[in-house]
Amino acid sequence: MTQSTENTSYKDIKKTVLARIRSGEWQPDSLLPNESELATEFSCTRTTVNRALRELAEEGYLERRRKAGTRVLSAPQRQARFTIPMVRDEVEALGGTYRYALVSCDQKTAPDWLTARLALSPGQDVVHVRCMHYSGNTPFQYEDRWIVTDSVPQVKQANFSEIGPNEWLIQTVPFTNVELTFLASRADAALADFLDVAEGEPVFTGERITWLEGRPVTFAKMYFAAGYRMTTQF
Amino acid sequence: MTQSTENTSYKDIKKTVLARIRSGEWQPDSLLPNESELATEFSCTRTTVNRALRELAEEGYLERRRKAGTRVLSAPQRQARFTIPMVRDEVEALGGTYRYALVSCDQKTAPDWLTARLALSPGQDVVHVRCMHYSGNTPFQYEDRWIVTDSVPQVKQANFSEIGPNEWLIQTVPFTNVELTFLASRADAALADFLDVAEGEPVFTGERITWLEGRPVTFAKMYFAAGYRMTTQF
DNA sequence: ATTTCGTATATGTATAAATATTTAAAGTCT
DNA sequence: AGACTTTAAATATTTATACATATACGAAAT
Repeated sequence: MTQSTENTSYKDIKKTVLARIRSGEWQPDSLLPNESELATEFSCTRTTVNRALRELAEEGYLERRRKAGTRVLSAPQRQARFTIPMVRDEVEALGGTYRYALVSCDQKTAPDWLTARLALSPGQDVVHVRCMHYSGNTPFQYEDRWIVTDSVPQVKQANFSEIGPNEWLIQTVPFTNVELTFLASRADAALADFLDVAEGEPVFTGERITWLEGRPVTFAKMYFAAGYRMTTQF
Repeated sequence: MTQSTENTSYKDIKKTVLARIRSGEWQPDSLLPNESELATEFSCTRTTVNRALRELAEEGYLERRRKAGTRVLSAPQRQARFTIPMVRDEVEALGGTYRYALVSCDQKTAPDWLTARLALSPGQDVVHVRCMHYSGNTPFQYEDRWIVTDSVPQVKQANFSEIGPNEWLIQTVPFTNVELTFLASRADAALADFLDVAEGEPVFTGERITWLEGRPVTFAKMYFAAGYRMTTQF
């Protein structure tokens, strides 16, 4: 009954603007009318137009600069957003039963490559955890993780035989910055055994470095089982 | 001189809220004070608090529901955002000189696997383009692309000998939806030659399906040269 | 005990009106 | 011509206020 015939919500404006870009009415690189003019056109306030355009810029369709105005981006730099789930959730979402197994856990001095990679001081201690994540009895992911003892002193008391280091870390220490890398690597003999693939097979691999206020917390390599695909829609 | 001692911008509020979460003052799963109370505390309007909390929720730190309030997410589902650049830009950003070469371009009936993958009607026509992207004289990416003729009729007149199909598509047809997948695949003999790696080597691979208002536009497989790493920070 | 319904409450959005900030562009002075 | 300064135009943010909308929760009805 109270059906609104107005088209002036910021969402409607977003849709309209996007439609005009897609239809070619507003060509790439061209300047849009300014916020006030659009507010007049849509008979709403500039605030509402502002929100619509701000979000479209955030989504990578527009570029906005004070005084210069708002223009249509020629090559919409749409960003793919991947939600990085915890292994357990990912396995369960795929209908499997999650199982965790510790492979090894040692405290030692950081190897040179890790010292370099994380910009540690020479001789800093780390805890090295290797473990497996299964979906049922099928290997799902092999995890090779290093935790910087100085940044996470509690790790010396941690017991990773029942809980994975990732879940433990999330419950224990916050983080402020993350670097995430994906690549294709080769299964060496050991990894091939863990993941139950032939030696030399391609393995989808993720690397994750986590910092807390500039201090390195952990470096993890995650090797996924054969056939793994990381997908997103947008 | 005019240094503001106020801490009431929405950005300051975001920082403060985040700090309280990190310090444990606001525990995971706990409810935050409501917007009005926070507005009073920060001596600003509810609008400002709203924006701060809305963005923090967007960034994956908070969960908000009407009437239920705002609560701290226990496992912050921080999303990795990858900006997917065009090959040319990526090569140039790495300091290389971009070079493009067409390998083949044919119009044909869509193969069965593609018909299934894109939910085409049996017998629909596609243009199949294969091409290489180089950084200087080093192979950078091998691209294997299929363009649905019915969705992009202009493709029949397109000439891909000078311009890559991706750049052409971006200039020619808009898109509304994208599915992006990454995986590790094995270089077969042909691919190994193109990318100048040994047969059987792991190859970081992207697949991209693009739609325009529900109609499939294009399917592309992108095979990256050895050593490619896709990285993001957040 | 279970369902239905009403209502209060917290977030969501919009308006109107300022002030703040950035910066392109024009003007001024060597 | 080049360097600095001013101006004005656009976006960015905040305030104050109102109304909209979803929904948790409790009361009433079955």
